[in-house]
Amino acid sequence: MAPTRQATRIQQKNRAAILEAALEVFSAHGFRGATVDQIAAEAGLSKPNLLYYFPSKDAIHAELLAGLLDTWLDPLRALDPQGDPLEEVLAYMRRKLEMSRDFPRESRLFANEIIQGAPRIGTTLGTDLKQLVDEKAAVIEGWIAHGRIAPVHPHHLIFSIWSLTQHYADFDVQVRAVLGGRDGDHFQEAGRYLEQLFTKMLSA
Amino acid sequence: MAPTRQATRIQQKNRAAILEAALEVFSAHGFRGATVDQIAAEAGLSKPNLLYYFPSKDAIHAELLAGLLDTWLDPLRALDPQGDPLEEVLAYMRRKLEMSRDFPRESRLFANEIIQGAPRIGTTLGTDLKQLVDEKAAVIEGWIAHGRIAPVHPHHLIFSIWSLTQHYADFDVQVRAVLGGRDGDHFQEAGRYLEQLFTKMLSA
DNA sequence: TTTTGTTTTGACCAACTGGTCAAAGCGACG
DNA sequence: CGTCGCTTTGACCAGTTGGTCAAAACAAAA
Repeated sequence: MAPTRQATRIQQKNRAAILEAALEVFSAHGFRGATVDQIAAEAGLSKPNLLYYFPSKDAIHAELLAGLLDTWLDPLRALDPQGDPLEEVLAYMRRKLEMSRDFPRESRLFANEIIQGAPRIGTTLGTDLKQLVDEKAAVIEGWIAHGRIAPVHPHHLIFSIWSLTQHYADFDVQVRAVLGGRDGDHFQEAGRYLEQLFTKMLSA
Repeated sequence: MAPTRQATRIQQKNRAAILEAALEVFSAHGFRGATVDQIAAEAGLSKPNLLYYFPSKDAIHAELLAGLLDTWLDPLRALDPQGDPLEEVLAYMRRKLEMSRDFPRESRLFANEIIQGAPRIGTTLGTDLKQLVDEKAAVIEGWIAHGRIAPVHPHHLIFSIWSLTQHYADFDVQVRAVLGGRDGDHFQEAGRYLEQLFTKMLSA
């Protein structure tokens, strides 16, 4: 097989624009709710032109998900078995909360996919994700066994970090609606609250 | 205006079947991803027959959401200012977790709606929901002021109950994939974990 | 300027979707 | 039995959607 030909500058630029536009549209309307026309318009291209760079709507979605899954799990990978247990968990929580603040569209893209039964990344969940989580859960169990943090169910601890942090991205409208008018940075408040929560949970 | 004529038994049965089928389909695929044909098939009716009972796809969805929002907030309404603070919060959490276990489709229906920006119930969130939450947040603040539970941000406390419990319905596939193989009832484990979490959070 | 490969587009298509409608079927009651 | 109102359906329609294709526009090299 010949070496993959180097993509031209135009190709790089347009592919990037398409993925950016697709993220915007897919995260806001879900896979089925998004139309190729919408994505093309958002990317500043015509529909046939977009389909010149990607073979199908599915392919764009797949590439987005695949590319994102890695980034999404980086914070968990960074959980260091050698570090201070409480501080490691808190740092993980903080990174996840920052991602909810800085990349809400990515969070919603995943949320949409998972809520609808993960039809496109289901298998990855049971293999890659499960493996990583099991590994880190073992680390946490080690900390517990050595009495360095309070005994808690490690898997559910991880679930709770996911749900609490992603909530602020995925359910943003609701959070805003409920806190509406009230001043203060929601994410800063949330950070303080979660810090308090996990500190108490893991101490003593 | 003449009194609304009593619905026949057939009408009651079919309308109920349609709403049940619509809940199934909408919660699994989102509004846009669901088709009228799919709902009709699930309800055991032809498409024109379904449209004899409801004027449009939108109308079915709207009726589902409206009917559900009430039920969904009942557990929060039941939070009793006169009760024991910790026990009241724990009871609320338990009720919400039970709803995630027993009515996951309802949970996902809402999740789909909110993630996509709550285009159909946005206003209700800013009025009814906000009012209820503010009211209960005030109750919690009262408890804190009297030193009956630890000082925490009441709104975020409520958010955390929502996110932690609904996670087990909305992200069910993910939870299953990660815990896969592992034996034990996920919801029972989750219940113990959350009990521990909120007890620690609100004590001392 | 010509040539060659890349990029863009207008026109088009088949499948699907939400929704309509007139006619047929059905059930209960006089 | 016959009638009348409720229920069901097949045929149909217009708009949308994902995707194709041949031809045109363009860019860069020769």
